[in-house]
Amino acid sequence: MNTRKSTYHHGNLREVLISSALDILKEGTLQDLSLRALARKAGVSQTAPYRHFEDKEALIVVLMLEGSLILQENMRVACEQTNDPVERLINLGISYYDFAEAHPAHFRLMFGGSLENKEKYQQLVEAEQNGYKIVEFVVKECMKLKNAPDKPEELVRLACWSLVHGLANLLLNDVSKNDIPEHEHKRAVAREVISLYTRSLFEK
Amino acid sequence: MNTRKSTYHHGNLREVLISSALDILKEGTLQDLSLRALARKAGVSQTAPYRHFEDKEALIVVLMLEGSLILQENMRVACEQTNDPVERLINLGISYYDFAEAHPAHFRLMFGGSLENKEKYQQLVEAEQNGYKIVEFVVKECMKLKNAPDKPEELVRLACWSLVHGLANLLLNDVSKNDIPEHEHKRAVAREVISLYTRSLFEK
DNA sequence: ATATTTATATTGACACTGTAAACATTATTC
DNA sequence: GAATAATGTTTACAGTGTCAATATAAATAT
Repeated sequence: MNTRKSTYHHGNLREVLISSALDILKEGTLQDLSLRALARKAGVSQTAPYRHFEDKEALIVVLMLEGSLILQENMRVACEQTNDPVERLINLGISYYDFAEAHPAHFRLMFGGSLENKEKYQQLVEAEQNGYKIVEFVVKECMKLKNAPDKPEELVRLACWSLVHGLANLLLNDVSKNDIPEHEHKRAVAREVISLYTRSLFEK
Repeated sequence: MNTRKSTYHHGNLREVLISSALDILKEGTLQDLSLRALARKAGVSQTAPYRHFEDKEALIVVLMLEGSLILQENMRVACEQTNDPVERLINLGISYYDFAEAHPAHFRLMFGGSLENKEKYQQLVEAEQNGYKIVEFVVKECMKLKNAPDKPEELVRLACWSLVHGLANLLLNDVSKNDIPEHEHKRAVAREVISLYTRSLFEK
């Protein structure tokens, strides 16, 4: 008789699918991700995943949502490290970079235009906005400083976000290896760049 | 008798494939691009495209290369508009944004991590480096200014590029619509942001 | 505890994809 | 004009997303 319980039900399929999807997306693109291959790897029939995700896109959306929550949490923690507005903004930027470095698959899904119609998924939009509120608040505090640039707040916010976002993208995709001497210190470079730009904005 | 010449050979297939691929990628993702569909649209058999592209990736590479050349040309023109180093750097940044706006499909392919192994395609790497040399030169000139930041040149270069790259990404994917009041003036916003950051770097 | 409902998995099917091999037609070149 | 190269077609195979019908096990109600 079988000492293991029956194997008909996997018992953990949803989680296993999610995590092995991530494994693939760490190194590969969306084209390399196939529900059928995931099912095989999990030792389950080809259509079993459909009991857990309406379709392939639904799995991707779950990953994006997961990423949004991680990023948000990271940003929140980063903000708690200091009370100085500019320091805080810098920390916030670094946490953004750190997230990209630590969760490249999530990051690419979230910001790589993987989805045709993001707006279709209300939850996603909300999660994004929640994260955005953090940025909004931190920049607002910086704008109160006496040396803050005399420009509309949205503009400054967009500038800060663009820098960090672009930096994360470039470093993540190794586009900019010309600019980075030792491969080891990507993060240190990120910190320097963010700090440089942020300070020249708010500390004249 | 047939006034058109025989229809067995399409005569223009390569170009037609490229341009209808672009059409699809303008609104869709790589997953929506299928060689077979392209063939159908061109009124040609399913495997005809393989006479012009070794595989699907090869078509993508061609598009990326095309994009690289366009971007390069745009950047070159932008540099010729002025002799002032900072102005020139700003112009360079705007041309980068303009390229993303005018050629979104190209841009996404080039910087969206569409390719597993960019290094595999020598031509691509070279084209990228050529474009990069422009940035290198322009930043170098700015670094000679007396108010230039006292930081390694590569770092400053990475900062400038990150800003522009992130900005183009965010605006292109409409991630940042919170920050942009009227939908019309995306480009004006881009110019402001680039100008703001660049000037605070080099004009203290 | 047994019966019923619900969650989860399977099999089989269909239309689509990338791409290889063998063959056909036209253009080009000698 | 014949040989060759370029470009196209047909056929075939394995992989994919996803639907419908069915089976099994777990959870719940009786």
